[in-house]
Amino acid sequence: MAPSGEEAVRVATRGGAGEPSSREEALPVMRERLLQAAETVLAERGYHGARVDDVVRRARASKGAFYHYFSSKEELLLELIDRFGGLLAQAMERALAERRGAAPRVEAALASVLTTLAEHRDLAWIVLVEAPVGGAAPRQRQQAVKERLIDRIRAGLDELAGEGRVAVRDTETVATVLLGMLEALATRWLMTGRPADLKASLEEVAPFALRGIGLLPAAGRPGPAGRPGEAEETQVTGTR
Amino acid sequence: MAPSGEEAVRVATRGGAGEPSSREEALPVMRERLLQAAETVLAERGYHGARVDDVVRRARASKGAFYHYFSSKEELLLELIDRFGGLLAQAMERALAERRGAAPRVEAALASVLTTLAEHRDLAWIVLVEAPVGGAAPRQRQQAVKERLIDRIRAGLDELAGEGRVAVRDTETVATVLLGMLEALATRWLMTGRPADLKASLEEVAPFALRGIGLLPAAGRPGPAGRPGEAEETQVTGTR
Amino acid sequence: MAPSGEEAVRVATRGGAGEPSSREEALPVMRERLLQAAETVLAERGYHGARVDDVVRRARASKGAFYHYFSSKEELLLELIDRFGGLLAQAMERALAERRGAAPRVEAALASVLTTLAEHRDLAWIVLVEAPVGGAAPRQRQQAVKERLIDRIRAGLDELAGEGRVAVRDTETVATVLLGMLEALATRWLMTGRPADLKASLEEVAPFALRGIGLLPAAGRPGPAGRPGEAEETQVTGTR
Amino acid sequence: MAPSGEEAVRVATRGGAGEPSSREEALPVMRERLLQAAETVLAERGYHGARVDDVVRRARASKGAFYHYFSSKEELLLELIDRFGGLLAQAMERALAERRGAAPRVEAALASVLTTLAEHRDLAWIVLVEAPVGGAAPRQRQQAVKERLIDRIRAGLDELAGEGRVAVRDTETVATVLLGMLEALATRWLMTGRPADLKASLEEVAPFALRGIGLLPAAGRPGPAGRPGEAEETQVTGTR
DNA sequence: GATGAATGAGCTTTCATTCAT
DNA sequence: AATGAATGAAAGCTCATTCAT
Repeated sequence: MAPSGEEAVRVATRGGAGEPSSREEALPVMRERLLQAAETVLAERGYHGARVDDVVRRARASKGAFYHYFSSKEELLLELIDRFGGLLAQAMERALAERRGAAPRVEAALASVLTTLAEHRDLAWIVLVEAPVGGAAPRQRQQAVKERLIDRIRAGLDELAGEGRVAVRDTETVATVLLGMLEALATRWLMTGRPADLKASLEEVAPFALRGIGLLPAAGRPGPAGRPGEAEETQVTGTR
Repeated sequence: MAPSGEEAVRVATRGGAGEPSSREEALPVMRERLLQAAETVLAERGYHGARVDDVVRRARASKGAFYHYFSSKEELLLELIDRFGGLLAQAMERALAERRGAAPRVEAALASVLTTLAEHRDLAWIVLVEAPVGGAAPRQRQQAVKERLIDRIRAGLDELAGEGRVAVRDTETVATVLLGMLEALATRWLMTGRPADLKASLEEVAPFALRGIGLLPAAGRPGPAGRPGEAEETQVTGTR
Repeated sequence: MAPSGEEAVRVATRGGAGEPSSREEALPVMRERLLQAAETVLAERGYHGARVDDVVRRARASKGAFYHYFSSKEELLLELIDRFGGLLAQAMERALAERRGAAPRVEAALASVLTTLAEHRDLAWIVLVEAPVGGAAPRQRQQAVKERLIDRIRAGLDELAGEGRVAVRDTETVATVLLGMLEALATRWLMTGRPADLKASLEEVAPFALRGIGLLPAAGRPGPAGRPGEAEETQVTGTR
Repeated sequence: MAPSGEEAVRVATRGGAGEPSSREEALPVMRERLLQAAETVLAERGYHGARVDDVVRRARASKGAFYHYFSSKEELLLELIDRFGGLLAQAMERALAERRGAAPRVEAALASVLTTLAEHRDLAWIVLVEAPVGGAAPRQRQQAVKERLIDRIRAGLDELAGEGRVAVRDTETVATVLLGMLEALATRWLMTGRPADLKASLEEVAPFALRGIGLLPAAGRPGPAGRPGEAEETQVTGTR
C-alpha cells in the first residue's frame, strides 16, 4: 500500500536514472513532501488543530495535490501511523536479530522501541497522543500497531516461558505492560521534556523489566547493576 | 472535594433539614447535571466530536445554562480531569492507609488505580485518551494528574530505597513506569475490551512489579507465585 | 415622562423630608443609578458593545431591577438621548434669555451647545455617535433632538431675516449648518481629543458664523476680530 | 485605486481581448460582488444589523467565499470606508484642479463633497453613520478619511490666509467646520430625506461659507447673491 | 497532474430577556 | 421590589472537501 519510509525516501531522493522527470513512473515526490510536512504540522498543532491548508502550505503544494494523493485528512493520519508502526516493528526485529541470549534480547527490544521513539519525536507524538482522537479508524490503527509489538514481545516471552526460564504466566499481559512502560516514559518525555535523555531511562527500566519477568535475580545489591545480566547469557531463539 | 456524582445528586436532590430549598447553600444542581452528561457524551463522541449541544441536550439544560457554569467547553474538560485526578489520588491514599507492609502496600496502590479506572470507564477514557488533545491546558492538567500520582509512588519508593529494601535507583523513573503499566492495561482495556476484567490483570502485574523493584525474590518458582509476598511482610511506614 | 436630569439628581440626592425612605413615593433611586451607570458604560463600550450586564453591574443592581425600570436596552438609550436633548435645549434657551443683541445671542447660542457637549462627554458621545445605530427608534429620537435645536435656531434667524438684518435665505439650511459646525467640532474632539479645549474653538467659529450669516462685516482686518461684534449690538428679539 | 463599482463590473465581465479567461489578471469578480452587496445591505440594515449571511446571500456567494476575501466583517467595513474616502478625495482634487480663483475653488470643493455624498447614498450612510460604531478600527478609519479632507481644505485656506485674502486664523478649525457643515447637511438628508435635493443646499451654503471665511463681502444685499463671487475672481493657486 | 476559488454545514459563544422565588 | 439562574435564537467564523479550469 503505502510505501514504506525507506522506499519513499529513495524515490523522493533519487536523481533519476533515465528520463529526466518522466512523469509516469516517478513515484510521487509530492506525496512524500506532503507526508513530511504533515509529520511536522500534526505534531505541532495536533490532528484537530492542523488544517489541511497548513500541511499543504508547508509542503508547498496545493489543496488539489493533497486530495490527489490522500482521500482525506484522516487517511493522511492513517498513513503516518502505519509508517511509524513499520519503523517500530522493523527496529525491534533488527534488535532481536542482532542479539543472543534472553536478557540481552529483552534489553535490546526495549532499547529499540525507546530509540525509535526518541529519534522520531514528531511521529511518536502523533501516533502515541493524537492518533486515538482522530476518529475510529486511526484509533484502531494505532491499536493495531501496539498489538503487533505486543504480539512480538509475547512470542518471545512465550518461548522463554516454555523453557521455564521466566516467571511469567500471562505473557500477553506482561507484554502489554512492558510496552506500556516504554510508552509511559516516552509520553512523559514528550509532554514534559523529562528526562532530557529518553534512552538513558533504559538503565533503570531494563533491570526493572528483567527482574520483573524473573530473568534477573532478586536484584541483590543493585551495586554495579548498571549493566546487568551479562553473565547469564542464554541462547533464546527469537521468533521467526 | 468535588462531590462524586452520587453525592452531588444527593446534595442536589435532598429536601434538606431546615430551609425548604434555601437558595444560598443549594449546590448547583444543574452544574452537576451538566458534568454528568458531559462525562457520558465526551466518552462517547470524544472531546472534539462532542458538541456543546450534545452535552446540553443530554443534561436537559440550555446552552445558556452551560455557559453560566462553564466559561468554555475546554473548562468543562479541565473540570472532568481534575475530578478524576482527585478520585485517583484519593483512592491511592486510602489504599496505602489501609495496608501495612511494603509489598501489600505496593499491591494495594496498584490495585487502587486499576480499580478506579475500571469503575469509571467514561472518565478514564476522557482523561487518558481525550485530554491530551483538548488543547494545551487539558494536556497539562492531565500531566499534572499523572505527576501527582507519580510523586506519591515515588515517595513510597524513596522510603523503601532509603532502607535499602528495594533495588531501585531512579525512583522517579520507576514510579513513572509503574503507573505506565497500569495506564497501558487500562487503555488497552478501553480500546479493545481486553482483558474482560481489568482488575484481574493485577494477578500478573503485581508480582511483576514487586519483582521489578526487588521486593519479591527472583520469582523462585513461579509455581505458586499467584499470591505472592505474603510471607515477607514487612512494616514499611508509608510516606506521611 | 422621564425625569429631567436635575429632578432626577434632586430625587436621588435628597435625604428626604418626611418619611425616612418611604418606598412608595421615593422616586426610583435605582433608576437613576442605572441611568448614570449606563451613561458611563455606553460611552465606554458603545451601545452594541455594552451588555445589560455591564450596566447592571456598574449600577450595583440586578437584571431584574433593570427590567423593572426599563422595558429594554433600547429604551434606556432613548431615555439617555431625551435627557441630553433636554440639557441642550435648556442650555440654549437659557443662553438666549440672558443676552441682548443679535450677534451676542448667536454667539451665546453657539457657546451654549458647545459647552453642554463639552461638559457631558459621555452623553455627547452616546447621542452624537451611538444613537443612530441603536436602531430605528434611537435614530429618530436623535434626529428629533437635532431638529428641536435647528428649529430654535431657525426661529432666531427668521426673525433677523424678517428684519433684513441677515444675509440668509433658507434659514433652515443655515440653522442646520450652524448646528453641524458645532457637531463636527465636538465629534472631532471626542474622537481625536483635538482641540484640547473644545470651547476655545468658539473664538474662531463664532466670527465665522457671524460673518456667514452676514451679521459681521467682511471681516475687514481679522486683527482685533477675536472678540467680535461688541459694537454693533442690536436689539433682536429672541423668540419667546 | 479601487475600481468604482462600474469599472469593476466591466473588468469582471469583460470577455477580454487576448487570453480567454487568463487566470492571472482576472480581478476577483466575487470580491467586487461582495463589496457591492455589502454596500446595499449595510446601508439597509446597519453594520450590526447586517449579518454576513445577508451580504453573502445578496451577492449570491457563500460564506466561504466571503471569508476568502475578507478576514472579518469588520474588514469589509474598513474597505468600504477606504473606498469612499478615495472617492471623496478624488472628487475634491478634481474639483480644485478644474477651477481658477479662490471663491470658485472653494465653492467647487464644497460642491464636490456634497455631490459625491449625494451620488453614493449607501456608502455615505455607512461611512458617516455606521462607521464609528463598527469598532475601534472603523472609527479611526472614518476619522482618517475626514482628516484627509480637512487637511486638504486647510492647505487651501493656509494659502489664502498667507496672502491675507481670508479672515481666518485657525485654519484647521475652519476646515473642520466647513466639512462639518456638509456632513450635517448630508446626514440630515440621509435621515429625514430633507432637503429633497441635497446639492441644492449649496446655493445657500456656499455664500455662507465664503462670507464666513471672508471671501465674500458683508453679504450686502443677498439679493442676486445666488451665484456669488463671479466678480471678485482671483487667481489663487490652489495647492499643488 | 495541479490549482485554488468556492462551498456550506457546523461549531462555539454571546446576550437580551424572562420568570419563579 | 428585587434577584439571578435559565433560556435559546442568532451570529461570526472555520475548514474539510469539491471541481472547473
